[in-house]
Amino acid sequence: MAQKYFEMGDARRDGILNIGEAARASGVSAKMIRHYEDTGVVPPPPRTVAGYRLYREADVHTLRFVQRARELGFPVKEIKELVGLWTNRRRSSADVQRVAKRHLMALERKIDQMEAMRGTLRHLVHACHADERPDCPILEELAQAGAARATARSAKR
Amino acid sequence: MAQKYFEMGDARRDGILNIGEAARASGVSAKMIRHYEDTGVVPPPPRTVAGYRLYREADVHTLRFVQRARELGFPVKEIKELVGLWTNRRRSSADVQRVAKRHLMALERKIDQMEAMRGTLRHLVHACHADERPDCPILEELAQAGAARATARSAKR
DNA sequence: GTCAACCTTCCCACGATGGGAAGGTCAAGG
DNA sequence: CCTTGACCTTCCCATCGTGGGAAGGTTGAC
Repeated sequence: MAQKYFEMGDARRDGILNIGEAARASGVSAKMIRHYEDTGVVPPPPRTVAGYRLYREADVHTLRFVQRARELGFPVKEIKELVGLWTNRRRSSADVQRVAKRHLMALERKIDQMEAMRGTLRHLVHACHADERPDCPILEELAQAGAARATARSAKR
Repeated sequence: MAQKYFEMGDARRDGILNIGEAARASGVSAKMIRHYEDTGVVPPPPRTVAGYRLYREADVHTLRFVQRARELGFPVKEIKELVGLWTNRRRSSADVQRVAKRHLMALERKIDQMEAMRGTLRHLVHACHADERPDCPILEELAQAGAARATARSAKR
């Protein structure tokens, strides 16, 4: 009873999917499903005698959960935590919020950095006359002693 | 004459730096200086007989250029282009602008994605009551069939 | 029985960066 | 002249998330 399926045919009659079907159903590539299994994000599924992985609907559901967390930018390590909390009925929502907040703050830090880059870049792209002449404020800025973060103020230093 | 320095002592008298000093002066780690050399971002410098790399002020200047481009988020492949343009007196500023614009657009795409994530996450973190109870809208959203991009609208689906 | 389409594991790659080992060199002080 | 510590050299490995591809076995439809 512990192992119910020994061949693909038996499994399929009960709506069990192989890895390719689970991939299509969850939006996670077969490659990544195996990777998540290797790294303990999802548990190893049962196999047929031939070694094929067998996925039930619930497993596909977990994979979709992982995929959605990835789409929100959670690193895999945190997704592992989230899956653990999800499947733990004695979790506290405070624990879940802590993980989400941590990621949100990391995200905000990255956005701030990228917005700073964008600001400088927009400024430089705008300042470049973009013709055949070689002189170019973009290169001048990069070549200059002032830090990359300097924008309009750079001339005054 | 092609090779002027054969020992560290000679070189140092002329203000030539070894890799550690060039690293400190440019803000690029010694490890990364070697890496940029391996990948053709900067040219291989001359060496002492013992094999030590020798950097002139101009080389340090190039390394600073690279470092500043990295701080603006340019991928190394594009920095290679920029260094090429910088050291080419027959460049056109239009070419430089093209590289910068390409990167700016990539940056804007990434920022948009991250802002979408941030929006959903803020919403979810806010919606979570964060106490000892297990029910949590963050997990519910991740577990749900709706896409991760759904935010306020998700309840209506 | 054959064949395409799938599965398995294993290794390699990207991009940028760092860690560390094993071995050679330099400079300062005795 | 010799020791010592700080530094250099090359080489390999790890990170993180993802994909490519090879070599070999399975499945299912005709």
